[in-house]
Amino acid sequence: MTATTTSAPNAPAFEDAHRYDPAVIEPKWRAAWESAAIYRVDDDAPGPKWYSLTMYPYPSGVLHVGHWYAFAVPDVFARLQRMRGYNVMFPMGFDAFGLPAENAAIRNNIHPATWNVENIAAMRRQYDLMGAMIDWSREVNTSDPSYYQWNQWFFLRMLERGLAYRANGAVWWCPNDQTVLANEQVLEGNVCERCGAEVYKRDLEQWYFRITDYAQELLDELDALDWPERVKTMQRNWIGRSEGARLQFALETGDSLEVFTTRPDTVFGATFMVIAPEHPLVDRLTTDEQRSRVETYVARARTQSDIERQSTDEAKPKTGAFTGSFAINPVNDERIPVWIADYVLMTYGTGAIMAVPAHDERDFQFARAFDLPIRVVIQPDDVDPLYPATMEESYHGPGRMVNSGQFNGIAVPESIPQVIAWLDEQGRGKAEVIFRLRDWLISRQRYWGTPIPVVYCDACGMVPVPDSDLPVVLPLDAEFTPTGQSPLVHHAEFLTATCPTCGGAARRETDTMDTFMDSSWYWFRYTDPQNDTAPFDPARAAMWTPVDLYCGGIEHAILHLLYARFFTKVIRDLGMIDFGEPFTRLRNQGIILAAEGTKMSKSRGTQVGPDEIVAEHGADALRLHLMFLGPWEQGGPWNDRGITGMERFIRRAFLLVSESSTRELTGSAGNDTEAALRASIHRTIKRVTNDLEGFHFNTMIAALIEFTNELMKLKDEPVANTPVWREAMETLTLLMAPSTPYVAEEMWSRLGHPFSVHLQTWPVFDEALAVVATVEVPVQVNGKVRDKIVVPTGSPEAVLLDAARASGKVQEYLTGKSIVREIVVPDRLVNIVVK
RNA sequence: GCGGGCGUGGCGGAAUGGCAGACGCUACGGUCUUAAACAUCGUUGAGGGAAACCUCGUGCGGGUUCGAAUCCCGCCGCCCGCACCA
Repeated sequence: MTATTTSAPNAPAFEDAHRYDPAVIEPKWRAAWESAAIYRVDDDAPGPKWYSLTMYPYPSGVLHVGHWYAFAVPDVFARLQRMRGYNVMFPMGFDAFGLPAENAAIRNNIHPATWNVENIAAMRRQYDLMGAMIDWSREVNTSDPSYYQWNQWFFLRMLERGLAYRANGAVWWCPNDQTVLANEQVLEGNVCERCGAEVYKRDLEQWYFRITDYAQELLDELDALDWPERVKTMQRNWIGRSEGARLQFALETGDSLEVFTTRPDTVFGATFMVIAPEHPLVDRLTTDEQRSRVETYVARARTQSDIERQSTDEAKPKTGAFTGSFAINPVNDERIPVWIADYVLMTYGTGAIMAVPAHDERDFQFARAFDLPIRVVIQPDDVDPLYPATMEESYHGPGRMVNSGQFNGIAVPESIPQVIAWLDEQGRGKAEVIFRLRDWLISRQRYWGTPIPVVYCDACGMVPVPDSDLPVVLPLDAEFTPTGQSPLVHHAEFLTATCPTCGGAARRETDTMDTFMDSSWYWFRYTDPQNDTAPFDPARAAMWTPVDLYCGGIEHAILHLLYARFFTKVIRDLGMIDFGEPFTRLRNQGIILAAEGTKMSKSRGTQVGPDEIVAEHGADALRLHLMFLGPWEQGGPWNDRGITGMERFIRRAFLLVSESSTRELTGSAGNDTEAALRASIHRTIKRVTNDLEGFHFNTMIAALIEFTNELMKLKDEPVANTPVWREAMETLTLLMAPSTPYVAEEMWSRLGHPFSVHLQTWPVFDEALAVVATVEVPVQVNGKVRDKIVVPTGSPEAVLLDAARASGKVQEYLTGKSIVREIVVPDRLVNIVVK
């Protein structure tokens, strides 16, 4: 106490009053915002709606600065929109189901529900600390039955429409733990990460969503979205559309083997066929003398992990086995052998291919490895013809069809539709489009997720739980520590059910839903979070959605964003909304790394939390620092070196406003001086506004700092006692409000305005007022700057040229030379070319 | 292998055809202070020069242009995505 009251002899007492102290002002305004509920979102508030969404976090514990990076920056944008007159929704929730909570709970011997409650409380406090504009009354917690019952409701709607189905799928199985494993849980050598037992692929019944029904639409509608090109490309590749044809090859066994090809025009060059080791016809096609070889090969393929099998190491040779059977090429009735090889995937196309070694790289390698015939059916124009014996690689370029009967001479690519038309006519094939995208496997043999709302009755089979019985509540008293089996299997009370159809005894489904289910529609729930009769009221969704701006990490470029798009289309088809794309505009922030450039890690202790930094520098300074690190999309290693610069800036801005608020600002300083300051005000408004709109937060702050530095130079000049100065102070405060909400509120209050700066209107720049009276223009001779001239803004070319030629320094470089050309860019540059 | 992105001072970065290095950090020097902190003023790409200034300089090599960090061609390096997709 004594230290602050005893000020230094010649330090005026008022200086203490102008001291910036975030430890005092931040809690003060945080409390004021809360008690005035200024961030409460009202559906009926005036102004067009703006839905600003940020990917909700996992309740993993405490926040680190990366969370602030992801959340405080969109908060700045949401605040801008609000000041610009929009009715802004900026909600918050927690993605509370899933493996991390379950694993952490097991590790810490605490129930995942308890773990979540504790974490959410801690995180909520830290989000408030950053001064984010969150309306907590709309908070969503996906592990709450009031939320996940609607997952179940959507599931039932999908089941009714055939969009949800059960099917067998090959999944990794650990015979010791008696459980399926994720691909990531299978270690090298195909052993279980938990018990070390050897694992294998097993066909198990799983639940799927028919996302492939929407493949074409998911692809087409990407084009119109204002999303990063990178994300759109990743989704396009993931969906993986291929145009081609489906062909039937007759087999000598009497079966028909279907293949898909993008090059039906090379069918005359098919000299053998290959089917995947998992193909259903393997057994029937294998002859007795080949059986032992085939069985060995298939068994080996089965135990290989996907990673090994799909690796494309150049060195990795093609492997395979001959079935002993032959197929008939439908175009020329040739008898060609059928092989089995793991380079053909059961999960793509039909799981079988016609091999055209002359024109497919993989088929070529296989043919060379097993000494199978190669036939050229496309010959390049104007280049040496291809000969099977001497080819070193397959040929994919342009050319004309050869060895292809009536098609000889037809050029690629017109060859493709012509061959398809003929195949169709002959009933041997037809045009087809296939996708790489597979249906979404949504069932998990895990505890901490939404129970799948169906029961199994001995009499009626699988029966959906009626809507009136929802939610199917996840029992909190289940034994969830790992026993190798789905925990709900051992929960008698949960397991026992009554069949809704016949009233007989039934067994409940014990699988839970993939957590991505929760995040596939959560933003609709924010529009109507308390609704207990529907997931949301369509009228409220119509008011708020689609989301205008969605911010989040690039790591969700495919899965979450694809599922969310799929779900939106399903919800549209249920008649609840009338659009199919959830997020109009998407922006990805970069990742904040640890100082060493590695990922921030809790276990390695490289995580940096916001609390200490806020205590030392204030939340406003941390917000600015994160924005100023570089382009938001870029991310980068964390460092706290620059934060002092942000603190200095805030202190100066605060000092300027605070000091001038005690002065009478009725003086005058001459028209030119006042106009110059006003021009500076308007140029700053323009820069800050444009930079914010373009997500250039780092340069936005640079503009604010430059403006403040300029004002610092003027603060003891006469202009600092004029009404324009007051304008400068108010503009600075308003422009800072989105980025530094706390100190801006304090500045606004010191300027004598009523609470709150965050309810004010964003300043608008006037292009005419932003114009400066004179500009300095560089004068070049042969592209090198030799002098600078000062001319009135907007001077015509002739004036610039005269001034340039009149410069003594320029003259020196002109003497003895002749002028070849003169280039004038008004207000920018003069270049005199001499020889 | 295919696709995308990036390469600028001691550091983070700015400038997307027109004065390279805005803005910030760091470092050094000055002012204020009994001192420190805070603040404040100045210098801070390299080389040369007493100075005015001059020369060089945006990964490397070429090109287009009056003019290139920016556009084009060829390399080198780093990062990200996909990866036997028929």
